[in-house]
Amino acid sequence: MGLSNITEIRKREIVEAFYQTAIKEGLESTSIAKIAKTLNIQPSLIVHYYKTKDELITALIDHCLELYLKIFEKAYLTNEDPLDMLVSLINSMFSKDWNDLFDDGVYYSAYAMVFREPAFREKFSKIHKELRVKFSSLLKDCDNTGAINCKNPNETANRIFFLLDGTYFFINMLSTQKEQDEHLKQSKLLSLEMLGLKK
Amino acid sequence: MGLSNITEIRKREIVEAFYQTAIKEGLESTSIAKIAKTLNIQPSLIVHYYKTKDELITALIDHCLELYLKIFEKAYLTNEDPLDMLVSLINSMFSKDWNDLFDDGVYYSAYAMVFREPAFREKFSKIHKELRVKFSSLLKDCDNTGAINCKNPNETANRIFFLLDGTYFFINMLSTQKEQDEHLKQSKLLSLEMLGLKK
DNA sequence: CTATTTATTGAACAACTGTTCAATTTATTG
DNA sequence: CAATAAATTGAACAGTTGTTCAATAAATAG
Repeated sequence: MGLSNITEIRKREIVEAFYQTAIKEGLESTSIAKIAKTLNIQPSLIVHYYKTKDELITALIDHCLELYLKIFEKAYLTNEDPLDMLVSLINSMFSKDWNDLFDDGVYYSAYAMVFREPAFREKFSKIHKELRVKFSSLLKDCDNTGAINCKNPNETANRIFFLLDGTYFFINMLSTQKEQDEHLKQSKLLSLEMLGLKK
Repeated sequence: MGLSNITEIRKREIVEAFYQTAIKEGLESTSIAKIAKTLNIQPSLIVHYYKTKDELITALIDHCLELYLKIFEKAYLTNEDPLDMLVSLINSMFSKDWNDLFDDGVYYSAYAMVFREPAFREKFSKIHKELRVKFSSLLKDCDNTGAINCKNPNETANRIFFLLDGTYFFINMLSTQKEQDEHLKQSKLLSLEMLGLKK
């Protein structure tokens, strides 16, 4: 029955091109035509796979989540003990690893869209929550083994993520790399303190 | 010699219309034509006052700073003692007063532009810094009167603003008003704790 | 080989983009 | 009133926007 189904591959290719173009041009000024040019295809082919531009943006936010989840996987795969996983994860989160995962400009543009389009808000919050829940479940594991004392894992996870959000918004307002590194270090310490892991 | 100089009034009017249109349509998709329509004037008149769209955006960021500075003025005018000023300011910052001052969507869109256009980064960081410096100087006053013990006012001001940035980014990812209010309350307490003002 | 289905093209659409510029209106000054 | 200078208009520019649609190319199934 017709061509082999390469739909999913193409869709992925388009989202990736969307992301790459958005890094250079900005999310809101990345047009379907520009994405098409990046891939050397016709704009109508993109519309064939994503009926509207909003569908395309939604797919990009999903793409973003996948990238962040990889950091969790990495911490899980390279460690056996829950506490080691947690420490490894905190180290990743408060470091360039995390910040370089997804382009800042694209990320904050997508976040800004949340205030105009309820569908985007839902999508974006869902991602944010999924990461918090995953973190919370790791905290619970650590509490069970007695590695940390955490009565309310959900609450604690929220606090860590609020520090994380603040950190990355804030450091981009600092002018020197040295100031940025110093602040990143300080907020990591604050997180470890909150978890009762200060050395 | 010619018409009376209403240049400044018109420029202000245009920026205000830009802001109002951006709230509804989004910052990046607010065109000169749309602003003109809001004011019932010709697009070319806007270009007459702001040669490029970038100039217009820069003016909008300045407009934003003015609004935030008003909260400081208010705290200064309604109090005499530095400590009262500080407490009043913290209360404003971690409340709807602060959040409602400038539209979130427009604010984060402007922030996102920072990563593509160095001129915007400079402008935006300058505003952010100006607020921190103002806050820092109030901390110094409080330290001088002995109301608080603050060895490094700049450092402390930075930490409070980092909490503030995190708070407002984070609460928009929470789904219920109750959760949002609770987090706002918690981060205000954390700030007061940092200042040694926990009751 | 043929029929079917999907992938892809290419042209077209009206609407909108940021800018430019000459012409006109308006108010103030001498 | 006449001269001047700024405020404002209105038309035009080439390029881009998101979408639509019929035509064509390509691959697979019977």
